[in-house]
Amino acid sequence: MSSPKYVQVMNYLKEECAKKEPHSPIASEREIAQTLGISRMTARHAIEELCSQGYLYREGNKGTFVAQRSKASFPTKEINERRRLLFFDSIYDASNIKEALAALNQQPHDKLIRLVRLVLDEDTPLRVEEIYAAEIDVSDEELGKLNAFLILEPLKENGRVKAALYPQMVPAKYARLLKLKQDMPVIRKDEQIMRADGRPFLFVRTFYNPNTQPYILAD
Amino acid sequence: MSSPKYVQVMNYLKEECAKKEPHSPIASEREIAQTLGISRMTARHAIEELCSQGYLYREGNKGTFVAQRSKASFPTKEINERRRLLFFDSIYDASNIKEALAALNQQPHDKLIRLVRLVLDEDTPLRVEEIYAAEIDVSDEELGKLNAFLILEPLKENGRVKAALYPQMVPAKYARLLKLKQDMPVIRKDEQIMRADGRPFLFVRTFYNPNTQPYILAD
DNA sequence: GAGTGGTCTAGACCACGTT
DNA sequence: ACGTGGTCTAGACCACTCG
Repeated sequence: MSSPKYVQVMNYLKEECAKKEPHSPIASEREIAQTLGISRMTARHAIEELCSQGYLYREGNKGTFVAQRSKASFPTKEINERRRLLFFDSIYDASNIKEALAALNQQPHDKLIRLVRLVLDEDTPLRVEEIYAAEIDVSDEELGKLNAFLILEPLKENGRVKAALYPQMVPAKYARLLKLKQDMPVIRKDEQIMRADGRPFLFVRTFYNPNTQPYILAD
Repeated sequence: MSSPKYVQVMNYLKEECAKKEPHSPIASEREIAQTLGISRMTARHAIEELCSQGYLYREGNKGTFVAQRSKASFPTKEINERRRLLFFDSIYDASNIKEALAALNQQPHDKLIRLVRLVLDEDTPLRVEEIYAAEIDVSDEELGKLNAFLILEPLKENGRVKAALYPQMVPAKYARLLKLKQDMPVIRKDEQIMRADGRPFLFVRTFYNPNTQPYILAD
């Protein structure tokens, strides 16, 4: 029913952090354990998590400290994403999208499913996403999710992702959709999404609108 | 002298993985502990690390399995990076690089140190890096490292990084260096490197040569 | 019911930094 | 000498899955 102790300790420590100045020490593992009446390993588990999330940092054999959570220097704003399906079809000859075939571990004439959608913030186009999957590797349930304007983030958290970025001129077919002139440079991302067990799952090609929020790299 | 047990166990398990097919189960935590004569928590620690590194994956209460380490679909090749310093100077008026000032938490007329270098693979230019630091925040030792063709990777591992990517035409001043025509689109990366405690440390602006290896995102 | 991973305990020893 | 984090042990209970 209730969350594990170490999660509760994490929440407690987050609050403690918020009260303290950056770079000030927090209580030692042993103190925390004693204060909260838990074992040292449980306190330690909570601290480890918060370190990897950037709330705290450790320093040798000196102690654990509150990290300075500095703001990013590039502009970020609130975005309310909306997805508009452009089309959803099957491809019997995907030889002109050989990156998709390779990423999905398919042969030239294997059937692919393709979903193309425009992601908007209000009326501002943010990006175009082309999502490919090998029909043979996708369950009906997964297909339903794809069909229902799937949000990719949870899938990425379970599995693993490999991606490469390329600069290029906006493709003619997407220029109007992204409200861009023909000679605008954009970033294209080719992304391979694997399941937790490592089997290929999706190939996603994204074209970003450079006039909106920049492409931000995770920490 | 010798490495911790859990690291030795990690190496042992990596070898075991290599012998097995993807998706085949490995021994349970208890079995490993008994086989190697260690406690279960130590075996567990090793397994956790290997999961987070993508060698193994866990499945509910069923067991732990060998992950399929699939190849990337985009081209990667061996690269031998070489750095050539272009210049190294101080900037007294950095108002035209306001992203650097903001990232380093400095005021308009604070003094910045700038290091510009070209990174090559043999004779192929890979990218241009502009590295900025606030003079006041950088120790002499760090300055020495910067001067000595600093490799940024270890610094990033200690600290935390925030970065944003922008598509743009190659800047005129770098076109010849990167062996590009004037109208080539490139990816620009603006990167904020923080120390482990969160204080800003470096601002790095990179222009990538699109004709070489693509920009690859970490897992 | 047997086995699995997930959590938790109450101890222990070590290397290292500060005082 | 003392306190810190880093490692390690030998147990324990739980919820869950599978045969």
